[in-house]
Amino acid sequence: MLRAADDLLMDVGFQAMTVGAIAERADVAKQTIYRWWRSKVDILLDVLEEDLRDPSFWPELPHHPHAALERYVTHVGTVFTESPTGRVLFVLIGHALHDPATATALRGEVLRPQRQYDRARIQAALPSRPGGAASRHHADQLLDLVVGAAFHRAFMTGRPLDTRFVRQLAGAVLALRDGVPPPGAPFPAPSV
Amino acid sequence: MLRAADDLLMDVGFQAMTVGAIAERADVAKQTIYRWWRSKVDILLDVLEEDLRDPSFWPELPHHPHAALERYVTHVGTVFTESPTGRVLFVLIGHALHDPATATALRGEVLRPQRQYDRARIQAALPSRPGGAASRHHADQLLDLVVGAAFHRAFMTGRPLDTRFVRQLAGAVLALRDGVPPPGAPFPAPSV
Amino acid sequence: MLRAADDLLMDVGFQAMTVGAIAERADVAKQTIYRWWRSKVDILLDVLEEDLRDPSFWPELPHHPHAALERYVTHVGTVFTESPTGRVLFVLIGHALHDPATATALRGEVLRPQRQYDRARIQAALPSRPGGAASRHHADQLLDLVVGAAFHRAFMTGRPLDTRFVRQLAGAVLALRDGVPPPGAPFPAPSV
Amino acid sequence: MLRAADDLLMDVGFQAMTVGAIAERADVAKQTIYRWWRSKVDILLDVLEEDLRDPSFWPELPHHPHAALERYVTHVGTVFTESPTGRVLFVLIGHALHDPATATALRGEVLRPQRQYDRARIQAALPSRPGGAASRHHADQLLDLVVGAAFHRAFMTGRPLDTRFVRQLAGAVLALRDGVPPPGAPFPAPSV
DNA sequence: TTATAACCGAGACGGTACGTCGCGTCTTAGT
DNA sequence: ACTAAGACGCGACGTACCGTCTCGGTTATAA
Repeated sequence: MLRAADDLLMDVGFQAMTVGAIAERADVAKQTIYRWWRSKVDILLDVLEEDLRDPSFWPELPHHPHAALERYVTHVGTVFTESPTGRVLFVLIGHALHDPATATALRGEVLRPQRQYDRARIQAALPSRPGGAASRHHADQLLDLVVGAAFHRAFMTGRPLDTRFVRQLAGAVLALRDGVPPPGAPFPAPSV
Repeated sequence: MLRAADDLLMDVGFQAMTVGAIAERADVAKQTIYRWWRSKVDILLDVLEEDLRDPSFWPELPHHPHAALERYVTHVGTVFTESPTGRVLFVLIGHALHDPATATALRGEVLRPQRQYDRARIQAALPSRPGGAASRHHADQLLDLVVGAAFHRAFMTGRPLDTRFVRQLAGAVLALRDGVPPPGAPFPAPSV
Repeated sequence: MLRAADDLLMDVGFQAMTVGAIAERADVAKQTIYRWWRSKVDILLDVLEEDLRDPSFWPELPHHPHAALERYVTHVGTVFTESPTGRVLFVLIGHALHDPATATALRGEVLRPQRQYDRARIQAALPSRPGGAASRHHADQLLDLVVGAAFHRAFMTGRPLDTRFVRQLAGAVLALRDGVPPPGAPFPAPSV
Repeated sequence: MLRAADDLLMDVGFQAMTVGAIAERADVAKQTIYRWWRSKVDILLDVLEEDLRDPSFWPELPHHPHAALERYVTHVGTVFTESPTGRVLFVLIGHALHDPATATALRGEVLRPQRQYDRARIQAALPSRPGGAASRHHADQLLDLVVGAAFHRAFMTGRPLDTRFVRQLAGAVLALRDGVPPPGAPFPAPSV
């Protein structure tokens, strides 16, 4: 059923992804869907959780800090702009902007756990100083900037998160971490 | 009628802001609304344009670069989290995430003109180098980072864009501009 | 729409005469039906009222008392067993036996007015005594017996109200009126 | 389970007497009900059969013909208007008016056997002529008229089958049997 | 000064999806 | 083997809005 919802979302969009259509595609009665989820948004929350829980979804990060960060940003960009998972995430954020209850659920069930996972990976890959892991605080700061910029570019502008964007963004935040001038152009290209 | 739509949005939320309800609140027939707008989303686009076009909406920026940026970020934060205008903007972004046509209209009618306006103000306030205005490119880069981070914090986390956040964010992007270590903690506090 | 409901009732029966089906057959939206009637039973009440209000529905009664009564009973029998109107009436009585509200509505909107009409016709056709019209009381008594017996035979037994039945029933109640022995066999044939 | 169905019918009416509710009230699984009956109508048929089979249900009839008939009519009236048994019977007749299969079952399993029983009692109580039992034919005729009138008054009018009604009805049909004028007013009072 | 047209309120309408209810069938554990 | 528990496919329910469509009634101009 999760699969049916996901497929429908990709095929016909959110508005046309009615509960009845999901039921038909999944060869299931509408009531059966309502027995397990309270709305189609709840279904998408489960789709997203399942996608994100899959360990194979996450690439292994290189040991070198700069390469690790670029790898991470690249992956975030790909997910945002090219994967069904990103589509689901965007739709859910869209609905959360209409409905505070969805916002609470999305943060509690998806964004918060995901942040914990990401933070741990970043801490492991990016030592705060030679020989030590990054502090929780530093990792969070870095993620906020990176995810904020990536989201902004992908959502607000619809422009691709291409290699140039990734390199500049990674360079900028690493420079901030190290307190040195960023290499080359300091920021990603203008977006809107 | 724009006013009725705005009020309803604040009072009952986007889902309950039906065209019929707007008509009733504005003491107008439904058909009259459809004569002027194609959907309730179109109405909100007009509400937003009208809000943003009002010059009194925008604070004057100090001449000192650092103070100007903090003032700008503070204002963006206030609009995002506390104003009806921000609520309308968020709802429209939410709808744009469901419907590409809305996304196109939102970018073309609101985001792009707004970016031009913001860019000009930032260029005027933040000289790229002593004695000159900031280049268009630099201003855009800076705005992308600032708006991305502010949006991320306000939407994705629901946490307030408080003074500490504003100061750290402004400090970080100025440091990037100048190629110097950011003062104190380099980034805003972790958010999710 | 009344016509659509009636046709459907005859074609597919009461259970399958859903509101959706009526709407489809009448080329009308379901909501339009609910705008005017509260249930399919209410529709049938209107169908019945309209049928019964039609003056051409009622045969003219001969002046001779005995012939008039036989004519009346024959007509009641035909309506009960062979007409769409009778089918509607039976279905409504059936529903009234499930639901007191329907019973009240059926009596108030159909049975009571109909009785007034029938009573007037019987009074005109059957003088209580030579030279005078039948009293309201006598006419009612007669109708109760006649309609009771006809309904019982048609509903409870499903047997036809044939000529023999009609003649015996008319003869019996007239004999009661006149205080004389009924001609031939006194009652209709056994029925269950 | 029959008891649970009967109780529910009296408490909440026919529509709300769902199979699920019966199962819950009888502390039984729904499937267990379907193992023994094909529908809730079948259950009611069994309830009715069981009620009517109970010999204590039937009053002993006096030997005097007139008193016997009044006693019988009184009992029929009480059953129709005041007993759970009458309620079940009415509901089943109601359903039979919607569904021919129910009508067939009701006649075959309840009405016909019941008529045999009643006929025998009437034949025993009402000699056709001095010294002999009533013929089967006469007893049936009498029962048709009596039951028809009682049913009509109870169902179609909702008025009580009171003492005056009973006395007049019994008097009228006995007068018909004997070919003499009925005592006093010949028919029951007008009913609709 | 009247006629005539444009616009408006009111709200019925054909549709689509909603979320709920009850049906009768089925599968699963537990006696 | 039979039970309770209850999920399931199915289909109808009655409701909410959608966007379209007549209607009269009132301005607002043109004859």
